[in-house]
Amino acid sequence: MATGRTHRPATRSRGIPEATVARLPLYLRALTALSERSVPTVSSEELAAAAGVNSAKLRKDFSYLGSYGTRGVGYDVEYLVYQISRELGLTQDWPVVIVGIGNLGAALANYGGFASRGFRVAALIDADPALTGKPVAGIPVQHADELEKIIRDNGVSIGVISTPAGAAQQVCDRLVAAGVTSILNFAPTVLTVPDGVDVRKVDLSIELQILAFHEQRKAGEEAVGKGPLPQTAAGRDESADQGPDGDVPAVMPA
Amino acid sequence: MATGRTHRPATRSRGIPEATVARLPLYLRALTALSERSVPTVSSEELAAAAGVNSAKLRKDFSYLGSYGTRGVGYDVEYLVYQISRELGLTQDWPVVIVGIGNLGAALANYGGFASRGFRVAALIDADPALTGKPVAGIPVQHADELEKIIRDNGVSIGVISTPAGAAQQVCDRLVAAGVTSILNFAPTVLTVPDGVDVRKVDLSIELQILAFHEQRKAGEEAVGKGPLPQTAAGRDESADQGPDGDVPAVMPA
DNA sequence: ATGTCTTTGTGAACGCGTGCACAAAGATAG
DNA sequence: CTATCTTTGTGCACGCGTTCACAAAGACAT
Repeated sequence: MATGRTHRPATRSRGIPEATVARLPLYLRALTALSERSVPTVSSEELAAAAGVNSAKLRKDFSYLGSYGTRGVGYDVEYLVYQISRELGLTQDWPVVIVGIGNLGAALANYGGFASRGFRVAALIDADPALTGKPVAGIPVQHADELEKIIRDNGVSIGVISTPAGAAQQVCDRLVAAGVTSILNFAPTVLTVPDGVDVRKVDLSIELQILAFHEQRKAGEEAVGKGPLPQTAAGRDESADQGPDGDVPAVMPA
Repeated sequence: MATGRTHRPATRSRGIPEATVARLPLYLRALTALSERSVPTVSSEELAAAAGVNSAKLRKDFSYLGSYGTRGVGYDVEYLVYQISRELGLTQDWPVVIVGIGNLGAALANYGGFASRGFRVAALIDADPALTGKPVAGIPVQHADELEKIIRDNGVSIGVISTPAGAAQQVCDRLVAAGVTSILNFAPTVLTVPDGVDVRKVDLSIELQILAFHEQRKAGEEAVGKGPLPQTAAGRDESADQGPDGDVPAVMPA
């Protein structure tokens, strides 16, 4: 089953490190808030605090974009908002389709942050005929048969998958075949895509499990006292009943 | 405004690298699928393919847990499922509260993956009195006033925040004060928490912006041909109108 | 114009994560 | 019991990302 590349940008992004790119939206958000309060300039220290990062890291990040600060003063908020927006490609319009209009899909369609920052929901798509035509967030749901046509007619290059896990790869393949080159995947599956297609995944279940790990660790350390603890935390393992669910559909209509 | 630690585990997790912990749920999912198909053993190569990672990485990851494989054969699926579940703390029950029952909160409440793997939705909480008592996913919504009591009565240590951005920090503070030590944050804000509290964030808007960046990059490279491109992609910047929304609430009820 | 003070931009060191490549371990066949 | 073959477990090297610490740059006061 093909060891296809997964969820790592193929191209090394011409100089700007991936880690930096991932933080730019954070800076942008903080800067937008400042802009709304009509704050003219910020120091790296202040902005870093607002974005929840180290100030040295922030300065280095900005250094990849160019020298937009003034020594002794700080950064011009408006100018920086513009520069980051441009760098992220937010000065242009990005039509997006959402495939799979269950609970999660509907929530995404209603998401306010979509409309802002250049993203526009071009279409909602679902395989369930019962949903076809029904408006969600003011947009009528279209049937999956129309997928290819929708993509091409609207010049969509970004797709969001919020279908059950079982349908995700198939939907992904069709999106890619129709011309989509960036995918945001909410289904709990590993998607295989050709080179040149970016996949980012958001997986609630994984996030929770990571939290559980650290939570268990904390509980263990507390119980033992503070000394080095033996591989595993205290006792407490009840029995090995893992639920009979396996790869559950991400979020289902009912 | 205190430079509080954010979303990095304070403690260095006793030997197991964070990157490895983040992959364990992935392996677990692949293994569970194999288990359901009654596959007795897997090689690192097969499992790695299923999980979408490098086989060497997978073997190194497992080596942190101990030596659970058999050379010349591979790994025992059932045994590995158990070991990883135990390591992640999934053999015990984790009561979870969801605060903010808008579209997203409702979607999360309905999420099948919650119930599985030891996570149990102990309560749904919202500040809107109109929602109080109304069942969502079969669970009646409780009013935010009850938050502290709910946390304590159920021994909740993991909280999910799906409120608008404006309310997130306040909710977070109350959760932490009531004893929650792990938070999954869906609101588009930087949360400040005391040491010892873990925060993980899921931010749709950020993911999209990262995709947009790479998308723009691809478009630029394609247009130029293939050679080194001058800092920014081709022309195409329309004008600097950034939407007037700023920190939009994550996902709103209406 | 000169000096002081603030804040940026970055060189350099360090640590973590990744991937290669191979030796050790065990299964399996003869 | 010996030989062969498969697959694990890991030493090692490399590259990315983070952080420190400081020199350069500019604002501002005198």
